[in-house]
Amino acid sequence: MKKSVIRAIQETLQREFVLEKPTNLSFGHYATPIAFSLAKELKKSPIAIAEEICAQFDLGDIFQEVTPIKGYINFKLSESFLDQYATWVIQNEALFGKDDQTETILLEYVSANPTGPLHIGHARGAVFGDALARIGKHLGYKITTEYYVNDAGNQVDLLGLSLYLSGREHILGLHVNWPEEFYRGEYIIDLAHVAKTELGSTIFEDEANIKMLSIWGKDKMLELIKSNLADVGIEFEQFVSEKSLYDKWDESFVKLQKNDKTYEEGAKIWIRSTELGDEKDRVVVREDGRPTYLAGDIIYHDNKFQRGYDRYINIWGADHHGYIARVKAAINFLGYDEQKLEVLLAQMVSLLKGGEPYKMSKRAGNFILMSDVVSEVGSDALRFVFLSKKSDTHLEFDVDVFKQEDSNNPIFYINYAHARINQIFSKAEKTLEDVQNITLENLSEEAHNLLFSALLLPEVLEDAFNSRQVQKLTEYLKNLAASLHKFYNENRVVGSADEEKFLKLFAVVALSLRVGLKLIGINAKDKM
RNA sequence: GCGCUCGUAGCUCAAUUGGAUAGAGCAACGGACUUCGGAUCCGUAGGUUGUAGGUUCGACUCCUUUCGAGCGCACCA
Repeated sequence: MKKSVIRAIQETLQREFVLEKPTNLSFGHYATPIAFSLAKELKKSPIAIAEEICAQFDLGDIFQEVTPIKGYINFKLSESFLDQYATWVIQNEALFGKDDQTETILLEYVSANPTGPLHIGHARGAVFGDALARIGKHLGYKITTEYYVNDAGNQVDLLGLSLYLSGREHILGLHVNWPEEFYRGEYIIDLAHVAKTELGSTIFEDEANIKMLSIWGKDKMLELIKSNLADVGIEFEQFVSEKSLYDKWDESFVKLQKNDKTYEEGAKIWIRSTELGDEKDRVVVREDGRPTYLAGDIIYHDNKFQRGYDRYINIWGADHHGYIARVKAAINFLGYDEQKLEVLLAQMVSLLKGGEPYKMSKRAGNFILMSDVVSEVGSDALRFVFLSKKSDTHLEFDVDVFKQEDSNNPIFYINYAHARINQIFSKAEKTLEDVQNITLENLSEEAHNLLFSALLLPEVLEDAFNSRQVQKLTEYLKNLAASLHKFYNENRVVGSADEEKFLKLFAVVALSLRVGLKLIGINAKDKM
């Protein structure tokens, strides 16, 4: 729709221009502020220029009106243009909003340590990444989703130790001297009981079993994480193990060395990340020869770039923001274009319960489990809340508010609009086939604008994806639902002279809601 | 102390990325059918966009100042 409009305007203007949406639909469906930028050049007032330009326009099939308002040029689309598009959309629902982008993208997200279940902070990145993937794929991008499993570092050993000690205390009933650092969540005790069942309680009798427990526990935790994700309908296409890449270190290291981006000092190997804006050079190999976490990420990104995608998107927790510079530097040092890597940050989520703040601490174990929240508010509500806010700003929400399934929750409002349309169709005893070929003409201003709004979805999707701001889509869906409810309250449909026209109009609205919801991982309800 | 992110209605958040009168929901108050399901709609009230400057036709958006918040500042991941 937008493309046709741009083309039509281009023909008359014969120059570059900015196309935007007017603040008020009563002005028009699209607008351009071009008269302002021409004012200086032509030495005339924007108002006069806008008037002259409008006079030049041939309305053609597309436009119903081209009007100047305070220097802005406003375009109103014709009913027949919108109607043709509406008919096509109804007949091709699966193609609505599809685009033919060709870029290949590797999207990495969640990548939480396999040492415990997902908590509410992970959920935000998870839901955001999933929505981005769904929208991007709809637009034609070749997106591969990937989860990086940190199965190589200390934290896995710590998991084994925690399981071992927990088993000794809770299963063998022995006194345990807990070290300063260990995983203390209740899931550790649960897991120790599983270990007892699967491996026998003798496993807790010998320290030599810690190593084995850590590997066993890591696999169990990964399974748990996968099931946490499955509960909200998220499935990854690929899992990449940090450990499995470790023997490629030499290969990556040689590249860095060849480019003279590493040096040895104090028996450690450092990378010259300050050259590209990092605060300090970083150690990549310790004195004892063990590579650091950064080394793991260097190998991983080397591996990613070898796979030859056009673009790489990583969604990280905001606490990793200081890490971006060094990873980008490393990518550059390996000889790749670091511009291809885009790091999106998912900010912290502060959870409230009855107004009381919850402080989350990953190690201490008093964090909120994602699965708990999902079972309280449901996958749909969780998704919608998280996707309604910009991912990179702090978000606060109270679980209690989303416990009740009422109008406080916007997802119910949207579903209600969808279900309402469904109801009207059955009340009118009509089907889509009955109305899809009805011609939409002589519509009221409100109907005309509602039709336009419903057909706007493709542009919203494009905008949401390109700016990586999924809240544009949720905002759109809320607004469209609101327009529908408003229209419903002001117009009688069943039995009216315009019944069939309105039904066709509503069908497009429902379709737009349905497709939009689907792209954020929610199935629209036909009945409430 | 340094760096990153941010500060918008009482609360939770938007604002077409520099455009028109800064908008929604919740909370408050007042209204609307003999329901195409009121799980809806309409209205009222609420703002010097933290503060102080600057850039230009035009600033919530960009630059500078200052105050405040969160997160980082490992040879942990």
